[in-house]
Amino acid sequence: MKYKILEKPNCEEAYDLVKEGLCKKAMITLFSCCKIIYEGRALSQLDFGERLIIIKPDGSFLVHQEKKVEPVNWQPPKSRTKVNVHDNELFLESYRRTPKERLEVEVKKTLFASYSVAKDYAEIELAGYEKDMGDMIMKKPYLIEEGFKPTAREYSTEHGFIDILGKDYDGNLMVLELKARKAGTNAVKQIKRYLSDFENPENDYLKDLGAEKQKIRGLLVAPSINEDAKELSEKEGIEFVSVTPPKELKNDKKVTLDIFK
Amino acid sequence: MKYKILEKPNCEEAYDLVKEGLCKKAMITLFSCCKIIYEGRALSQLDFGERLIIIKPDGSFLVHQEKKVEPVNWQPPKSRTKVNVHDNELFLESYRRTPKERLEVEVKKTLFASYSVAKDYAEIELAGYEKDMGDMIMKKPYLIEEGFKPTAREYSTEHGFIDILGKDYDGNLMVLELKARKAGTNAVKQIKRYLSDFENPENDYLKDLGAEKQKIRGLLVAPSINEDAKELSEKEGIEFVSVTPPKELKNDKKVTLDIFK
DNA sequence: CGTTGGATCTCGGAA
DNA sequence: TTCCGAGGTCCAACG
Repeated sequence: MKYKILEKPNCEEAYDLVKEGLCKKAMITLFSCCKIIYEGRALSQLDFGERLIIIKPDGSFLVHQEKKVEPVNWQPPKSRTKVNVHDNELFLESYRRTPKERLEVEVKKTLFASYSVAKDYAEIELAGYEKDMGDMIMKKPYLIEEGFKPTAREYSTEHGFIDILGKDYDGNLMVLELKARKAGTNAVKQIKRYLSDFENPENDYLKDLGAEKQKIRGLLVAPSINEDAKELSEKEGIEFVSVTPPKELKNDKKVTLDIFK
Repeated sequence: MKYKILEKPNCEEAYDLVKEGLCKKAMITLFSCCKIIYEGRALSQLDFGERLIIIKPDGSFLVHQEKKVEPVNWQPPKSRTKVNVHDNELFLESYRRTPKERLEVEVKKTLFASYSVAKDYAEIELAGYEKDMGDMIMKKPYLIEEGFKPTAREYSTEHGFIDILGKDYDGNLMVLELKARKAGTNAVKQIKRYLSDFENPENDYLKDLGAEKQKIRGLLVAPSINEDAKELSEKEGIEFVSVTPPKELKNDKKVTLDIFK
């Protein structure tokens, strides 16, 4: 059977349903009054209350309260779920190693329980974040300014990776820090740190980049910038360029291309 | 009615159930073949497949595939859910402002649908992270070393907040950076940044702290440290002290106290 | 494996 | 409201 639903199952019925669901690699849901203990990276306990329990075929284990996007307790994929009955109560246990973590759910009463084998072969297509922004700037450098030429991406320095490195029309070195969302003071400080790498005479970045006697410009590239960051960037001589990450799905492109065939 | 479950509801039945669930501020779950579009901070699309849809009474909207802990699509609390029927298909829409975001779910076929009004008054108690560690060190400074005296917490500097500031037995200034998990190189760099604030003669932190001619010690406090970070800390003269965040629940204490009454 | 860094991060607290 | 940092962050990419 592809799925099963039980209304107010008793302890044994719920046990059988979960067992069957696990065996069939199904999505299992229980709406139950339960008490939860977690032990692992941290430690938590949650007294009895009605919650939605989800066990996924990949081993993920979620307990959702009626508020918030995030589960109140969970276990990551590849965790192992065990089911037991003690004293006419259902116990669900999920554990994993590295790190060692254990979740124990004591189920007092279940309003309904279900399992269902999901057919889902689609993958989400997502666009509109830092990576897309970088791709776009590499392809359309004029979005930064006329004459800008990117020379490197993910350029490694002592203080981390510079998102994009390039040169302006006059050959000056340009250090670009990208943010897909509103930029804060941290982004400005990050650029300052990169620039300090170049200022340090011990480093021979400049020679490597053939920009020994050139000016070095630090640019913050983001859709917008907050007031503090704006102030700081002006004070520190960091330029701000407003660029919004492209929101374009591959499928959209395909569709467009198909239309033009 | 406190809850309702429908097996293979048709479009109108599912519509009525969702409407009723929203009205009653219930947790709503649907296991449906659906297609999803999201527009907002980013942009996404997900073709038809069977997924678990959850609508919470706080306005949160989740769509879970059979893998991962995180939902494939979601809307945060306080979003508004709208339900519609078009051409014998159910449409769920969740939207919010600031930022403007919209999630649209086209439901082709529903295996089962439910709503239930949850009674859950319990709140999770969680222990074992940075805050607990800070509390513990302020209370038991000898865990750092004999003679250590914390003088400030969340001490503000140009480069951010120092977790704990204090003095050693000889009156030297101590800068403590806490990490509840294994510390990496970033933690060491963070301390270096704080120390550079003190070295900068423009700042008068030293005078404020009455430690003008004292040594300044940087300490990384964490349960453990990775190899890279260990190397860097030794090179930079940052000391490492192993402290594990306490895993103690308030309730445990209460229980203990109750027992002793 | 462990490490690194982004995320529609989420969530909570403070200004 | 915005901002900022912690998180059992999760997650994917990379060494």
